[in-house]
Amino acid sequence: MELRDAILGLLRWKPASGYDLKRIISASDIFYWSGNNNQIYKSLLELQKEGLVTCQVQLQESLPAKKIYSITAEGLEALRQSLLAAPEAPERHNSFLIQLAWAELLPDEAVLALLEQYAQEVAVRLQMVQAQAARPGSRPNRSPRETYLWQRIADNLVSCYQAELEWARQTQQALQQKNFKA
Amino acid sequence: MELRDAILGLLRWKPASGYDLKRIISASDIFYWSGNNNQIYKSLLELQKEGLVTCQVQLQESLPAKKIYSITAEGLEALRQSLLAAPEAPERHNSFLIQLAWAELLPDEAVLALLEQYAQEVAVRLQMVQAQAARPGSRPNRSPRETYLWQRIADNLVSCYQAELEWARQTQQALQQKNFKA
DNA sequence: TAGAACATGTAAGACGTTACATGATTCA
DNA sequence: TGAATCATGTAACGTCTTACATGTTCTA
Repeated sequence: MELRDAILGLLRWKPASGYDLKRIISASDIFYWSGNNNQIYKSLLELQKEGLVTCQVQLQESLPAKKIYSITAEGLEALRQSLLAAPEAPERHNSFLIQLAWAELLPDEAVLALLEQYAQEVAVRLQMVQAQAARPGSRPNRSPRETYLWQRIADNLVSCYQAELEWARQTQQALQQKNFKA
Repeated sequence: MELRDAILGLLRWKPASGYDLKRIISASDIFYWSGNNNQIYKSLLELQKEGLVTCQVQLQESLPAKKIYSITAEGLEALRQSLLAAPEAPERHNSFLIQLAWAELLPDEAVLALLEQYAQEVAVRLQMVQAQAARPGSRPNRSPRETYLWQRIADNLVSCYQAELEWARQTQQALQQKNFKA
């Protein structure tokens, strides 16, 4: 359902081809997942069948034909309904926590090394989302409110990774200081 | 792969039946996902076929028979290898961000109402993970280090939801104060 | 008398990733 | 010459959720 809404919102912003959507979605930090061909082209055909989007083929010389999709009135209504649905708390899949959970199997040095690697991995992600939050990029800004909301969306990822990094660093320091082995 | 490691770690802690594992995993905040029958029973049969776990049938009067699984030496080695793998940054799936992204379609009151609902939803989650972090529960504590690590794991979820709640409240206040419509 | 807990599993489908397939053009 | 970009799609596979199927015992 999420991908469908992402697509409808994007098409309401501006008409686009499946390929365009794929690029935008993959590049985005918000809905980068499912930015793969399979789901996008499938969803587009589905949405078209349901009459939520229409498509217009645009021939190009020396390049493959493009199918430019646009949102319909029904699609707009469906999107509005989705937007009003009860929001859900975010889901987190942190496989590192499983690694830590059973780290009893490993010596102190290995656990500290894992934490260091994890912290660096998170730091890289943090820099990436900070960089994307800083550059204006191509986001919709049809009103001051929308521009502000998109800024907050970018900030959301930043604050998430910041909290994660801080947690990792604190855990690391505490482990070093407590020196449980002694 | 994650579920397999979760199972191996649990079985290394103490032998258990599929039903036991299901209950523990579903109740856990760390790996509650995939705490469903299908995956657990399938994984157990798979792990058994690969020789990473063994199983012993325990008959019970007037209750269905139990298959008690234990980890093997090979299983322990496989677990150790997994634990040493390069950690990955956490994945976040926050469908609320998609809702906000296209909120341009909605009036100010609706956006504020959504943010309020989201904040409350996150607050509920926060209380849940805080409650679970506070009560000792049945976690492994085979050493002071392990006890500490499990405390930090619980803290991780708490700090994540705290950051999220703070973000939601700030966004809400800013929207109210800026009053973009005026 | 109905539902929850115990205990094992199967089936169907949604969701997601990776790779394949085609074919022209542009750039290093 | 080989890779990347443009542009559409398909296939295979893995993960995850929901519901079904069976049968006893205990509790509300």
